[in-house]
Amino acid sequence: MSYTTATADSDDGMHSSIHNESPAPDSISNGCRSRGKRSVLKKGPWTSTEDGILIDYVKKHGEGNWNAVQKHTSLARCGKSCRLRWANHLRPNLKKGAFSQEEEQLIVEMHAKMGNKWAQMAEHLPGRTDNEIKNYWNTRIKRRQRAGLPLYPPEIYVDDLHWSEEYTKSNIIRVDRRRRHQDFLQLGNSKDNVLFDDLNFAASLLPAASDLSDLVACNMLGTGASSSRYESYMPPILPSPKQIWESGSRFPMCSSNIKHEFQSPEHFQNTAVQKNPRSCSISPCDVDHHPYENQHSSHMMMVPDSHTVTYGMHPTSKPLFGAVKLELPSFQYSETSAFDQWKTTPSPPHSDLLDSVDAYIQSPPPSQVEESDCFSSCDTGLLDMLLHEAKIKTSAKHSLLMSSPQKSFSSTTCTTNVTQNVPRGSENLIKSGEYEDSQKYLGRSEITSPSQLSAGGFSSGELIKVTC
DNA sequence: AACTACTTCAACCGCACGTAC
DNA sequence: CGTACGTGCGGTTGAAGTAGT
Repeated sequence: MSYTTATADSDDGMHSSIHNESPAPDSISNGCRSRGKRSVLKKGPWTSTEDGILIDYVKKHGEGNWNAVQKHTSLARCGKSCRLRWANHLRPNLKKGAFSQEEEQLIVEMHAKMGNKWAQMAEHLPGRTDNEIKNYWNTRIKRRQRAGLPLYPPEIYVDDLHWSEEYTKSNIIRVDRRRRHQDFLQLGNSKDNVLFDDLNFAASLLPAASDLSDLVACNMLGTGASSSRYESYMPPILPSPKQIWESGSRFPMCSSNIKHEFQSPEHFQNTAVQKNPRSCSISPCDVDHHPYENQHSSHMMMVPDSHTVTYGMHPTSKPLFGAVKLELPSFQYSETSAFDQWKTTPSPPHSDLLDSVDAYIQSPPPSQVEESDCFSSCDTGLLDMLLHEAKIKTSAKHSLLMSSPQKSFSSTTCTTNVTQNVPRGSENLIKSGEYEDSQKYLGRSEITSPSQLSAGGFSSGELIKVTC
């Protein structure tokens, strides 16, 4: 980064730097348009003098029109930089210091609902900025990752839902992208209402839809995924159309509707997906395929950047039932390539699941990475996922006894390992005493044995939540 | 005290969106 | 309708600070 070049030009002795790549007037440089009299824009840490200038400017002219700052003042900062400095540090009523417990809990709850919608979260935390929240979250991820804990504590699932309902009821949303921070709690209409339209719409169709977030959250335990720095993508676990259709008797709340409307899993899949190709949320994966075993990460559930699990019903790219992306999407896999891969790549035998997972962990991400704003067609089914989770957990217990650090997975880790990338460092997260501790975080989504799954011995109520 | 490793956080970047012309 | 501009957002980076050895 160019701003790292520290010089002593600062008027108050602080480090600062000059961005000397003088762009031509009206050219775009690093996202800042440098126009008019000044073409050299300062970068790097702000000095108190600069702060004073900016504060004076805002007092006189108000917020906004940030590009005019450099025209009307001696400040050699681009508009974006001014805006950021004001919003994050200079504006009044900013809270500084550590987050309170209440704030932390709210952040966790909101993140469970929204994903990385830092700005929206900031609206619910007066005095806090999106940047602060983002930094807090990233730090939290690392802390919990080190501790071998899931991102979301168990209590979040209940509170989360409660919060969601209140959030929906109050309809507190981002009203206007242009609005100022002090307008936080303003109510109103905007296109963003689609988020709640989605929720309501889904809820109307799916009586237990609101509970889906519960299960989604339950399945977002642990950390994983590797990205440049913070890693961890935690997609919700969703069943394939075939699974939904076939799961009929176990899902009384919705299966009757599904089975009534669709004559076959294929029909269900095709119809549901084709109704809305872009949402393509129902995975066409077949339960006979075990994508987790693909060693090229193709099994990773694709829930790109806060996009919605729509079940092919309602096209939107807003979060719907829960946070779909929990952390930095440094690699998002091509849903098509991934799906194609596990359609064409023969699955290795089940026998060495941990090896498979290990191989997966060590596999580089696919070279082809592309954005997708629909739920991946390579979504692994819930049953698949749980089955493998159970297997892995069973194997992990065994591995722990075998004292093989490289193959020791916490149940938490296992939960995510099978659905996403896992940083190499997390392989050793669990130690003997931590296993039980991590177990409790599995909460209601925990399946204790593969046979329990295959026999359908789990609570139907839980699965209703998933499928509906 | 010196060095290293790790963490935190301010500030950058690219992109997307809305509006004005 | 297309373009330029202003703004906001989410992701990323690296200097500074801190802890450990």
